[in-house]
Amino acid sequence: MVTMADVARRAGVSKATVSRAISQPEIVDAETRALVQAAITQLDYRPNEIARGLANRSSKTIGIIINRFDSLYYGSLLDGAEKAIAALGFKMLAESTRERAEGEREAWSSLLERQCEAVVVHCDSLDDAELANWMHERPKSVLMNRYLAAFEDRCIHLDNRRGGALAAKFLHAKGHRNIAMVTGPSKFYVVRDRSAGFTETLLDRGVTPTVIESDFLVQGGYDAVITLLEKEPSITGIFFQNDEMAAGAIEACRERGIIVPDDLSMIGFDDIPVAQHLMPKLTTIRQPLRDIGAAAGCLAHALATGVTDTSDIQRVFEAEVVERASVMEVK
Amino acid sequence: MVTMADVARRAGVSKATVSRAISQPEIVDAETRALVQAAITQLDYRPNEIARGLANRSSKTIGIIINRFDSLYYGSLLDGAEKAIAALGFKMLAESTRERAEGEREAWSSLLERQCEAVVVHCDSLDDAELANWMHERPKSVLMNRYLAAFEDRCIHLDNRRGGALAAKFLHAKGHRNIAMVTGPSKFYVVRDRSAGFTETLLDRGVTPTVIESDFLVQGGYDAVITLLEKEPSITGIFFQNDEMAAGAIEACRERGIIVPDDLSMIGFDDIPVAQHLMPKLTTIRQPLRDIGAAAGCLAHALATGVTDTSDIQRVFEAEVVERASVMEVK
DNA sequence: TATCCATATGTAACCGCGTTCATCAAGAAA
DNA sequence: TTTCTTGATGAACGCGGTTACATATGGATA
Repeated sequence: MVTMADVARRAGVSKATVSRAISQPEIVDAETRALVQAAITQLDYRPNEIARGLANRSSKTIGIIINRFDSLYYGSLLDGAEKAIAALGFKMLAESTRERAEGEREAWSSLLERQCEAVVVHCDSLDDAELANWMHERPKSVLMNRYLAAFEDRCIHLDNRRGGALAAKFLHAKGHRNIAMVTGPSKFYVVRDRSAGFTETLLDRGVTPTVIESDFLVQGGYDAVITLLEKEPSITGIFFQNDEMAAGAIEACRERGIIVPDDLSMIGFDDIPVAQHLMPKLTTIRQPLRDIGAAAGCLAHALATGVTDTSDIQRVFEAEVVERASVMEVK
Repeated sequence: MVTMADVARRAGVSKATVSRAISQPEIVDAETRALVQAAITQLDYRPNEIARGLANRSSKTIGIIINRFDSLYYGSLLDGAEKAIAALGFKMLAESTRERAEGEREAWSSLLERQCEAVVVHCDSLDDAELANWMHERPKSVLMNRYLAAFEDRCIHLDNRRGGALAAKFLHAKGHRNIAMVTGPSKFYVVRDRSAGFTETLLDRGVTPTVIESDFLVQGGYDAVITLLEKEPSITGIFFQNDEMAAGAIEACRERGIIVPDDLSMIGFDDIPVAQHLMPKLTTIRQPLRDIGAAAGCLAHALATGVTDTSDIQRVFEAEVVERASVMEVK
């Protein structure tokens, strides 16, 4: 490894001068600077960011904890976050938990040990108490797509309750009165919120939805719709808490000769790219994942650099209905 | 920040003892060790991995360069790589390039400066010469899904040529003789290989395919199939170099009353999760992305740790046909 | 009892870089 | 000529750990 000392020797100056020539070129004599530059290129010297971070007590890194990489949900969040963080001159360090509580703790420790100056947390397995502990101990941490009232201004999230309400209103407005909902695993924060918003809204309108818990997977949606139609054949509209489950349900219906949306209407959640290529094209609730990731990255950066006024960073994002062809008006 | 010195003071021992109590507990007296442990938990001390890396001259980190996070292609590769790397006790540091050559260079520099002990490279914009330079300068680097003959044993990749051939053979075996191919942007390495394999195989069988270059996007496939059918109405089978384009094409056909596969057969590439929910379900060529990522991670780790015998790590992976319902037998 | 060895701990140098502070040369002011 | 600035540079120390080497202690051995 070629170090600063090598460059200094080669250029016939001291290490200090090399350091200055790199970090503050203006305060070093033009002639000397050229000498140093030449030595750097000749030796193909690359500053050691690790050592530099140690000396500066700054890593210029923002950590981010997610469940997994192979999902467009997390991929979009990461994409938004990385773009924002990079634009601010920082690096993003992502760690996945594989949806295990232990994985979440490991990721947290790992990111802190690697001196991340702030960390963005997307955790589903840990309970509120432990998470609150984290947020309390590390004031430079941001919660993504989860809400803790005590740390309200460090939470960046979709208003899932309103998202659920949106689905309810949409189905109700289209005339549906026999309505069901297929949820994801209730351990997920977003599931509980979407469910609450959906159910409340319908109850307000005098409709009691049938609820069935599933697993966010295609097969789960497939099975759920079958169970549902056996139990409650009068149902005309179903809200699936993600698009994958809706896709499975559409398949199940096709195989059974049930026509969507003529016989049964469906609305999903997320607006994954598939949604618009299903047959019929899926009406769904879209969430601005990229924006959420970017906001979380910005807030983390602000906390890391000691910016106090973060009022320009949006904390709560709204979902919107994307109307396609899977919900039909009933009379 | 609580440092080792703090712990030492608290426990009434020297820094060296604390260090040893952490890294080599067995060589320190049980009593002392307990003292140190107590101090560590009392102070909530976390070793500074950055400083530790400096002292050890090892970061235990493997870098990985990808185009973007928000794609299941890269997501799956990352997933496979991270799992493998974590299992070996290393960390993965991912950087995205946003498909710009400059982004690739920046990522490369950044990963080296952060002292990654090896780096996995997935680059499409850089030409072979520059890439070869990298591979030459850094013997601890691995090329993923790209092939450079001079660095054969550091390339982990799908045999795209054979993948293309597979599609050709499949269509030909089903009786198709008027065949077209819709490719991705020819700047991509995989595109050139898939095209070569496909075309060669058909020429061998006396068929000359119509080729049209597109962009790997849904809309591109939509447009391509329309152009194609105008130009060559006799075509009965089309190979799309990824599933997204096939999805777009299916949509275009549905809108025009062309029945897939009765009127027109289609085969895709990748086997993205959508493929099985399209209507009709898409017959496609699957590539084992997770395995490829894992192999790249393993090889990088082997290089990083100086393992010389890496013959047990698979370098070339094979695609396979996943037959569903979008290709019909013709007589 | 003197010697030796094993074990346990402390001391200090070092990893690669940043930064303070002293130094020095040269030009301006007196 | 002397003194005071001013700008450029180098020596030394610190960042938080690791580790070779030195030191101290106690028991076994001769």
